[in-house]
Amino acid sequence: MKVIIAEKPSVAREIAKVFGATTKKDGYMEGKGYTFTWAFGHLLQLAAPQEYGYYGWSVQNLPMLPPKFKLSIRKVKSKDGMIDDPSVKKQLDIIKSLFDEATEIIVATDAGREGELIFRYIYYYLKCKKPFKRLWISSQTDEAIKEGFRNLKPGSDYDTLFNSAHCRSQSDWLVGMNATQALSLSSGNRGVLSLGRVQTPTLAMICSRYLDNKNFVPQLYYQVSIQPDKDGQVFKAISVNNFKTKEEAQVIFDKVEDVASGFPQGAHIINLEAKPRKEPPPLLHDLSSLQQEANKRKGFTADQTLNILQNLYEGKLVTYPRTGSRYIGDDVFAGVPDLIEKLKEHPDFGKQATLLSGAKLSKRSVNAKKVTDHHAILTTGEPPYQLTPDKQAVYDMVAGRMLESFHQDCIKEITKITVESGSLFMASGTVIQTPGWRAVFNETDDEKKDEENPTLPKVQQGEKLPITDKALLEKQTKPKPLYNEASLLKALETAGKEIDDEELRYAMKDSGLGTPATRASIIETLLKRNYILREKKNLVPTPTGLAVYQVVKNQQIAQAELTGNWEKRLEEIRTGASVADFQEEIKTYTRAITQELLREGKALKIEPAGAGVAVS
DNA sequence: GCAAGGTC
Repeated sequence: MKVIIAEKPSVAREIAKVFGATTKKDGYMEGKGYTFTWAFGHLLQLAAPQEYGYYGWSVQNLPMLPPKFKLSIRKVKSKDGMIDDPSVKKQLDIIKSLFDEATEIIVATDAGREGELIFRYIYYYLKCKKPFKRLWISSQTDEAIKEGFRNLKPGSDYDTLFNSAHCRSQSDWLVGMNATQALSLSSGNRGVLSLGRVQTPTLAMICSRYLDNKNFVPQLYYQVSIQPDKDGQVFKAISVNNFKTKEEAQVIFDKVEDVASGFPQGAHIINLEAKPRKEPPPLLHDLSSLQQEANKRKGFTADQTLNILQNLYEGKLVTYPRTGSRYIGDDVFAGVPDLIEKLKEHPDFGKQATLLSGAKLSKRSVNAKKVTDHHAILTTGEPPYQLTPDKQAVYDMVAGRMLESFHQDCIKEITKITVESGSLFMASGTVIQTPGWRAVFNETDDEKKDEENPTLPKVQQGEKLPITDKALLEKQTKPKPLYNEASLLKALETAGKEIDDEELRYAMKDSGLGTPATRASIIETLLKRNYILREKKNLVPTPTGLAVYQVVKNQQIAQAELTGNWEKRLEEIRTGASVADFQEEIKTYTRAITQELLREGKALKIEPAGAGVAVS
């Protein structure tokens, strides 16, 4: 009997379907001489410190450097504290009995570093010795699955991938556990002051932005605006230059040849520029872009959006949600016309779906090479039925984006009018000529609408118009805004883009900080630790968060570069570099950061009077 | 009491 093990039930079901295996058992399926089982993500994790004999939290234990890491069953909270998750324990028992019966195992966990780790941890925990082969596919269409099974790889081909995954896992444990205890103990804080490769740079980003924003000194500047009138249709033009002083602006203001100053036709149209611009449709959604949109549109937190999506996924209404790809392959694209057909019934988008069905679809989001473990989020074609308003809203964002992504370009005309009246003024306006994909939500860009004219009248070069009004405007420079969930998610995705070192930047280019599956929980961790607060839609640091930031801000653990550095080394390990060298470096770093925090943490004191914490 | 990673 051959046993196929997938990362999650949905994938096991898809594969079983291709094989024509339909017999459902408890925790697996069978048929045609195969058995199809699954994990639920990571069933096993590196054991907690006490399982190596590091009891309690004590400076004497630090740094904790277990000679050999152990695996333990994923834990869940109960009234008696953390216990082995019973559903995980049960599934592991099922997997064990299937592996015991197996002649061969086929590994069908997700095609990536963590997918490999999920299987290997199970395999080694169960002390299994059976031979295994690897299925390596990046989409779960019937054809992709069949092709993958014709091309099974020897399991040992992925030994170095497992090595890199195991190193990632151990390194996070060593640095995170030790740094957390070191800072918590040395600061004398009652609660946990956690630190980690991902959470601490994230906290640093929020703190640094908050301090920049708070310490920002706005600069005043001045502009002059005029309002020419073309046969009763007025528009606004702004001085081409900004002025540092009111006096400079006043000179320009006084020179304006407006009607009130005795100039019946003081606006000279000296240049006219009208350019059509094609705006291609947006890419399909991955988890992060959807979380950002849901935060902007509905104020949902990253965590809420993920939960709603998981729910829709379990109801088979949308495809796998924790994806980091905004593309689909050609095989999936072949099914898109059908999906669009199904959306004809949709109350809001039905009209656009009808328009799009039969039309030539944009292939901007179709690129098999850019599909990683999973493709972009799509609807499944399953009709939604009586969704709660929140679920409906998220479903609509997925469905609407699909229609947008396969739609035509939006054609705009961007017009710029240069007006001379004592000095130069500029008016700009954008007119949508063919809405294309923008017809789906029928919304306008809310960005930089401020100084734009909705529509500009038709004017001619050389024409002279009356100026009916003018104004001297006083403006202020603005700081970068505080982070909210949407802008923080974006910043986490692109963290690394600003790293100076080219190799580290390259190593992080596809990853950023954290992963799509974990970013929501990183934000929740910072909230749980009382490092940050939600203030309206913004994420702002608490005194505790700022105090921790002050202690660690110059340490490697607070820099996105640390992840870049690790990713570079892990990729080298995947291609065969020494595991021992990297592990030795991590141990050295763990000793150093632990010592450093035991010293520096003393500067972080609990304020005697208040609830907060501050650096003394 | 602690990391980051995955998922029901």
